[in-house]
Amino acid sequence: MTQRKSRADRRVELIDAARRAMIQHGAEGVHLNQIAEEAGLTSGAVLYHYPDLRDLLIEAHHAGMERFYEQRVKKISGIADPAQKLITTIRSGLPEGPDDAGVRLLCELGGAAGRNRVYGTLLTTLYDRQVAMYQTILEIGAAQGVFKLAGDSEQIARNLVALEDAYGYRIIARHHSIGPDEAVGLILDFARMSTGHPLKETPAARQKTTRTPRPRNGGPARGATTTPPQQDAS
Amino acid sequence: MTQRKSRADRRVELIDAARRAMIQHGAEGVHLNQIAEEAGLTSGAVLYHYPDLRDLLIEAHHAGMERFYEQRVKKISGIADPAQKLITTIRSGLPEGPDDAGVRLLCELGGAAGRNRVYGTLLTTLYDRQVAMYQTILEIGAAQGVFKLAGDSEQIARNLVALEDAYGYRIIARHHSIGPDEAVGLILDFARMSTGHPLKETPAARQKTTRTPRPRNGGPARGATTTPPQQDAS
DNA sequence: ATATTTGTTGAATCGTGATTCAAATACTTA
DNA sequence: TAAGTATTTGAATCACGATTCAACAAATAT
Repeated sequence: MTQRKSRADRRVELIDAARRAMIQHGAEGVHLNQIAEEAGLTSGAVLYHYPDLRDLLIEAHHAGMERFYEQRVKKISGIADPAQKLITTIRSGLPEGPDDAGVRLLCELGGAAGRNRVYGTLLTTLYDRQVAMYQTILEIGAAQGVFKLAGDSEQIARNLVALEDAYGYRIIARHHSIGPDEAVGLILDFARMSTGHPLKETPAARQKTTRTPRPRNGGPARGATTTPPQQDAS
Repeated sequence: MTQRKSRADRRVELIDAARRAMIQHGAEGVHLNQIAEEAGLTSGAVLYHYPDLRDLLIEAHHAGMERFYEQRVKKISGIADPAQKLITTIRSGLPEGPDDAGVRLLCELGGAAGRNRVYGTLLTTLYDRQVAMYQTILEIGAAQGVFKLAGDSEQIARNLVALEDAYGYRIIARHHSIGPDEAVGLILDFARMSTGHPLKETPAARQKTTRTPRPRNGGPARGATTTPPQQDAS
């Protein structure tokens, strides 16, 4: 039998297993068994902790967003210069590549949000928080005289987050000529116009990209996370 | 027995039925029976025309994009003034509201594009076409001296489409304070900076919003297209 | 130690959707 | 009109995922 775990521990594990399973099979296409396998358990055990699967999925999405947001906050926490802070923030909002797990999950949600109110709210809330984050950076920069905002800070912040989101989708969809670097460049073009600041990317800023050395999911080895396990009906 | 149709006619009908079914149940969550019902047929008949469901779904997505793109082109076809053309184009790229069928379908695809190469390509191609469309408008405007572009036309065009896309998602997700009008406003803020043109929205431009009087799907009456038929597991 | 609670399994059951196909029906052609 | 072909149905079958639950094992309490 698989190592027994306390209720709380197991729930945390399950949330992460669900997160991984959804990334592979789609937010709406995941099956209970896939989540169970990812957690190294049987479907019965999963049901024991989450009698209603939807609750688990929602918690998993919630956790994914929280993780995504916290990572961004953490990454800019030590930066004082508003310009560097802005640049770093922009990069941290984009996927590292087409297989970036965090952003993949968020993209999964986009479509479902139109049909599922909970998901819509979740996504909307994240958007608003990100806008607030940018707005703060912009306001501080303006207060320090570093930025000369070309408009309302909220308006600029909203557009910044919107651009991030959209390029995230492009990168995930494997656009041939838009990768993380190109996306940063495009968003920076807008940021320069909006702040009146040259926003030069320092080599250091690029290093910051290192999100997590390797997702390294604890579950049993399945097919690669990339393309092979792809056949995906629909 | 349901009215017999020629092979070609039936295929067109099925593509549309699939489109409608996907909007209601998700691009990946649709079931054969739902498509059949939407078309007023039995599952067997659907399989007769499309032995592999995936082909039908891909064709349906393709058709949806084509329709979306053609509508946009058509809407700006008669407009001579670059500024009005730009404004109209921006509005035509946004959903009319959270239930806009065309955009809903596109949003559905966003998540799947990460797992399905065909969908990724489809979406990427649409993006590129839209960029080209904007680029043409920008270039013509610049050539006529109406616009003073603040950067490369492709860069501006890419950001315009990106903003459209992102706000489309926000509107579909029912953001409390971002509707079509607000989104147009935000995108126009960026467009003004990029073109150096005031881009005043004329009342006429707002009228153009009328996409199709009513989607009026030919199928049997199901639950309302809005929220009621929503329970949607995941 | 023993009893009790908690977490997990594995098999059985149930339900649903996909798939198949012979029969029936509607067109087309001769 | 008769023969032939194309389309659709409806029932049967198949496959698979969700759900249930008795038995079991691991932790905890007594």
